[in-house]
Amino acid sequence: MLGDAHSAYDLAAGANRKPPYSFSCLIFMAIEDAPNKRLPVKDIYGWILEHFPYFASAPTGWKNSVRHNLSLNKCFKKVDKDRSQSIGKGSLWSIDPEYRHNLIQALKKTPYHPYSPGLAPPSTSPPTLPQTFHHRSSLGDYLSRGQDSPSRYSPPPCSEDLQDDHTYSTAKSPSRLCSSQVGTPSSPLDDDDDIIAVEIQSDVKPEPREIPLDSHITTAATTYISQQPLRGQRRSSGAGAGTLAGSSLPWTKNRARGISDTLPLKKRRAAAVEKPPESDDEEMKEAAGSLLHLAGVRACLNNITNRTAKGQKEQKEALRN
DNA sequence: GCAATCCTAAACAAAT
DNA sequence: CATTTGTTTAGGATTG
Repeated sequence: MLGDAHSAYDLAAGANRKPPYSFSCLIFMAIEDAPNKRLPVKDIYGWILEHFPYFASAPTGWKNSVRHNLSLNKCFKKVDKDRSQSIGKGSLWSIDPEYRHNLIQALKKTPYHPYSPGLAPPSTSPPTLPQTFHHRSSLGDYLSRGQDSPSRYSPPPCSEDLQDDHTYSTAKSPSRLCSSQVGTPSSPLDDDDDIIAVEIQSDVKPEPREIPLDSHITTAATTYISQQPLRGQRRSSGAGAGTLAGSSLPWTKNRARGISDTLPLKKRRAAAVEKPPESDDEEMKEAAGSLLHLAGVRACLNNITNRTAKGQKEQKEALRN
């Protein structure tokens, strides 16, 4: 689905530009783009390389950063691979459903995402920023109905921004919703996603976020590509706009300290991996997600087809003239 | 100037 | 043994 993004990227001559996405976003997109929603590190590299040729010529340090992000970002979860399927070293990485919306949010906040301030939806409005505000206000609405302080917009616990990465600041925002951290199915963030769900008229409450995701991701990458980044936006729109790499955020692995934090990190991690990757419920979610994904792929392919066909036609006409 | 966020580099261990 | 993968720490750059 993102294949078009790649070509568009090349066409846009942006291949050598550093993507405005944080590594977290890139990883997220890569994993989401995978049929099973899980990828080995190697494939994540591959996906990034394929869609963002910039990294092909970039120093290899970016791979380190990718791994670094996978390790530190709570949004990413290691999944035990079937012993039957030997994919080489390492394990598969997936998106932790618990933090998935955070990533989505992060993505939405990227400069080149249709919902982001700096980027307008491809077709409709001009490159201003209404969309974002729309989004924000929606958030605000949600918050006002769901929280105590309706008056001011306070970023949803984990959604605040995309920082995801490291670790560093440990107890930074202790109170910040870490409550939602563990399994609070209906955390504020979910609402945010509901916003999206509403847009797509999804009535499947339990897993409304599945749908938007693919389209968001696709749109994001595609949009970015076609919009020619100006780089340096890293944090252009406020803290973490567009990047999730943070660490201090609630969903950052190391930062969130809990009871189990007393355990050696390795053991904690092991425990996390040990637990069955998916419960039945999650399998259902995944199945739903896959279907939605397919739907998204199809829609995307249609768009691509139409677009390319249209483009070629236009090109021919241009040549003729 | 400080805090927060993100990126990069590097060291190291474990797995393959 | 070499390479890859995963974890952790440290420091720099940028922004509010």
